[in-house]
Amino acid sequence: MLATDARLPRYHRLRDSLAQRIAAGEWQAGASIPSESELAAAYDVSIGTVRRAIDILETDGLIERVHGRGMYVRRANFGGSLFRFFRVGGSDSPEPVSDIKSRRIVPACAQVARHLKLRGNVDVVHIVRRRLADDIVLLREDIWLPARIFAPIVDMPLSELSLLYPVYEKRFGKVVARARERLSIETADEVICRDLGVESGSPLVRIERSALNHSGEPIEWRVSFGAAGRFTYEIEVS
Amino acid sequence: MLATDARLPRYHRLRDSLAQRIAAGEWQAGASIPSESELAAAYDVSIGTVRRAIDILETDGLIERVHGRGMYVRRANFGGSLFRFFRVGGSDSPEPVSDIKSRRIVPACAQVARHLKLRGNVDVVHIVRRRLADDIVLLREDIWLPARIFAPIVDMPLSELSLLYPVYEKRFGKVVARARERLSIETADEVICRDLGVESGSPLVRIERSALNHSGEPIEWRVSFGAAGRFTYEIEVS
DNA sequence: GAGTGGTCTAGACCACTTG
DNA sequence: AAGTGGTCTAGACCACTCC
Repeated sequence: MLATDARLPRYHRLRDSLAQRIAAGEWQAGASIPSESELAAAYDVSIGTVRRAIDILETDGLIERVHGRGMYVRRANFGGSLFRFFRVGGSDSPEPVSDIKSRRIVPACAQVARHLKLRGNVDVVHIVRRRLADDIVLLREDIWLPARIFAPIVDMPLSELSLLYPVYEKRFGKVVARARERLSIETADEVICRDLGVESGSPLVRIERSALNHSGEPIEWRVSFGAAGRFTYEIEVS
Repeated sequence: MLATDARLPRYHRLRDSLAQRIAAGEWQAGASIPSESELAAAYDVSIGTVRRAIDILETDGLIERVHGRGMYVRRANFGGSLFRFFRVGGSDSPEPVSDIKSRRIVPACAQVARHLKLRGNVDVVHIVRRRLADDIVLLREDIWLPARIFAPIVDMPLSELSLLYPVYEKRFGKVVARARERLSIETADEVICRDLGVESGSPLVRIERSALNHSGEPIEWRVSFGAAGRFTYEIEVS
């Protein structure tokens, strides 16, 4: 029942087993998993050991415990992998709509190559899009991806590209695990202003983001601009 | 022995008691604290309960466990508790200097009371300070703390207040475990501008931060302003 | 009232560090 | 060998949710 390396503690192997069963889809997102006592019986360990394994799954964000009710698989992975990294606007703001203006394969400029850690003369996918909420343009985004991996994205139907991170994950097997963002304030240039519908010269927020997979390899680099006046950015750090 | 609210779980009260004894200096930084079995006997709880309390102290960074050797009070680890929540400026920028302009005990206004989750007419400590790097004013900060706990801070020597989070931790036993920040762009008012040395009416970054302990109770609320032009904010999310 | 997760016990045994 | 923290047990009782 507990497959992995027997030198590891039981709670650790139990955690691995449960995580794998969740990943395999044995329990759907939102569904409840067996109770603590059932798991203890099934794996032939004590309830304390089960609880310890569950503690880890909970802090990893894979499951959610509700006192008196049960334990549930969190819908995190895809719903999360998108909003987890979309911080603009409060938690109560509506989900922004994506409006892709162009997608092309172009040679990487020096800056993009550096952020994607690409060497030599390589191509990248360049996506330009706007993000709107309630018909207001929140952001204007330039997104760059290594063409070696992501080239097919320029031929996918736009309807499948409303959310990008799930596409990276499902279609290309690239999971964004971490992201580093850098915010600064700039003055608007002509093109950006037109997209955002603000006067030329008004203050803009610039958000640079490097998205990395679990091993720290760059997956995506993007630069987003938003009108400073309608901008809020929320983050919880721990 | 376990002073705080008896409705709280024992491991929680035990953690509080130990944190307070550390804060009071009963065990110096680097010194070992009593073993698990000694603590269990002294507090008349089981070893499992002691371990649970210690788990929290360890993740809070107050103590360090060494298998087979003992448990040690961690020496002041700046890096952790201070810069963990100081995001303004790149990682390469110099450490900012704190210049406290005033510290007073005042009645909490409605807004401050709400963020600190205080009820009724209670006092708070209000600290105003600037943070400078290379003689440039980066931030102007208003900081509010519950006076019930933090009142003594207004009489501490300024030299001990260059970094606040370590003071909360060592002197008052309050560990900032999480923080929620909200950034927005505003236009400067008169007073703020003078502190920051920018023209009235120029764009400012406003950063609101709620700092919470591990159980989610508010420890501090602060509002920081910085000149938009010299502002960058870095964050890594995972 | 039945079932769930949350707290707590009073040990046992193991792995590790130090004399 | 003695003492420490790390793992694990087999329960007990409480607090909560749902029927």
